[in-house]
Amino acid sequence: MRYFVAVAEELHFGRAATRLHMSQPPLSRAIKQLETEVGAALFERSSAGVTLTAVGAVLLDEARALLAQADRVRVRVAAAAGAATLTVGILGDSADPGATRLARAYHRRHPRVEVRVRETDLPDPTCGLHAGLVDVALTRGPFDETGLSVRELRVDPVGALLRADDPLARRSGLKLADLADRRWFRFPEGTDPRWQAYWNGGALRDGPVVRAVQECQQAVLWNGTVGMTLQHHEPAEGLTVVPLIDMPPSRVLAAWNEGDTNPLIRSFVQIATAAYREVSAGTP
Amino acid sequence: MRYFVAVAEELHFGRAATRLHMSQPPLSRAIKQLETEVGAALFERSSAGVTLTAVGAVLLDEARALLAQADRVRVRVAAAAGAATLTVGILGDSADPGATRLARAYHRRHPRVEVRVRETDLPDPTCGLHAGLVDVALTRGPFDETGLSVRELRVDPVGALLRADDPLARRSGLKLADLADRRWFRFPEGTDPRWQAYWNGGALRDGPVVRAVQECQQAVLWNGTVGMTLQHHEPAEGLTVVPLIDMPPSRVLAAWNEGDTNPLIRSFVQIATAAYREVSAGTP
DNA sequence: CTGCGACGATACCCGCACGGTATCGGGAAC
DNA sequence: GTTCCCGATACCGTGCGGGTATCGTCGCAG
Repeated sequence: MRYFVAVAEELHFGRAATRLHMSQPPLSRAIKQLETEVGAALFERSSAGVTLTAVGAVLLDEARALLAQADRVRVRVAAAAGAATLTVGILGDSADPGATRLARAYHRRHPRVEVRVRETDLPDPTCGLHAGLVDVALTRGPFDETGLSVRELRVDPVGALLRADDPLARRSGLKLADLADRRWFRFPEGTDPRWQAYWNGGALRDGPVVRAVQECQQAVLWNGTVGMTLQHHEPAEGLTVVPLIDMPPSRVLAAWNEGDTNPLIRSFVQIATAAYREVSAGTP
Repeated sequence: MRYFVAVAEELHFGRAATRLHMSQPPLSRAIKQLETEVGAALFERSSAGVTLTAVGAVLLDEARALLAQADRVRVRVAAAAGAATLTVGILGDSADPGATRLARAYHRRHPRVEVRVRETDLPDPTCGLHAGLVDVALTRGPFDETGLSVRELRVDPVGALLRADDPLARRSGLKLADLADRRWFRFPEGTDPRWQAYWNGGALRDGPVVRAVQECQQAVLWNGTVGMTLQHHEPAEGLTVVPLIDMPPSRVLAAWNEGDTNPLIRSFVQIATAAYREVSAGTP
């Protein structure tokens, strides 16, 4: 129905397809499918352009009414669902395009749900899930997942953050072994052991303690240490990122307490999956 | 929506599933999916039974209105499409359960379309498609398909029709070679060569000429000849069917003139496919 | 208290329908 | 005649809706 209305309003398959955020061939096919279900042609295709047939005009009328009715359903149900609150934990560096898209989509779907955001420092990957401080976490692995359910949203390759004047900075790729004798920045004690091990390159290292992205960059810049970062992070002036070819990529995750049946959480995860897929479809 | 209304009215997942002609697990899953989209529980499941929540009650109201609206669309569009005629050619022996189901479904979908049926004798497999006498044929292969489009609806294994007192009648399976020296009934001259070759077991034979199923049986009964038939045909008194293990099965087909864009034909083929699939799903 | 039956949920599998890219075909314009 | 525009077609991969088998839980009977 949405497809049909779009084509009927644009009278042009290509434009209608872009309006629907899809490509033209499946749209043509969908319209043809609708025409065989109806049992009559809905459009007149000629070289001069596309025009509605009589049957098409009737259907356009009805289709608009149907879509309006469907919208009304959404509104009424959202109103009936009433106000609610969802607390989302977000890891410090997660203000990426997926998250912004997710926020918009979630508010469109559940206008009356208040989303409370609780940001956490880098060293707390579960954002207080275990403690019940948040309902769902938008975070980055790895961490201890016992008692949690997890959905992967994206994977990011990681790299080493080096000073631009470092002898290794001009290499196109590094292995962990190349950095074995370096000083690394590290996270404070008491954080998740798997997280610690991953971001320290698999070893217990010695170096300045950091809590946030900014501190990482300063640590590298001032002390000439080494740190793990994401390959797509734009490094600060005077720093470079070199791909680490033997590190498993970092996973962006949605996580929630296993067995939590709150539908708002499931909905959040679902919308998050769609949002991140869309942005990654834009840059494959 | 239909699923939700069914469960809301039955207040019982199993019964709702049977009413929807489906099994219970996918229904449960669909409802759960709907609940996450809405962001709230729609049913209260307890050991005492299933009850609607407040949100569910609102949605039930809206869902009924939406479904009613959708029905109205169908009615209005069918009315706008106006009267039309579709001529269907049917091969003599095709009064099978799939065809009756097809007829009902087609009339439900296109109430104002008059379906004219043109039955043909066995020896005319295309039912006058080439001559333009019919729009679409419900028939049985094989035949010359040049200029035609074809959709397979079912495959039927074939067998040899023998007198019950024939020495070969008690075998569990036969090859064509076992029948090489027999007299066969045959179809009149001038019919499709591929059809002729197939139903004569791949050879030009000598025997009485038949035009209809009844004649086949009489020919076998009186003359002790041999004939090809479908394994699931119930043979007349005194006759047996023995499977032919080296014959390719016979295909039941919908056929129409290639390039005929009449949507009613496409719709017919589509409904036919669904109808035959349903009956074969009943007896796998 | 223990076995059993009823019922919704879960796990797993499969076919297909939908959305994508690449390409075709035909008519119009220059 | 060549080129461009635009809808149709061909083909491919994947996610979802359908299926079967099985589980977990609760109520009930013996």
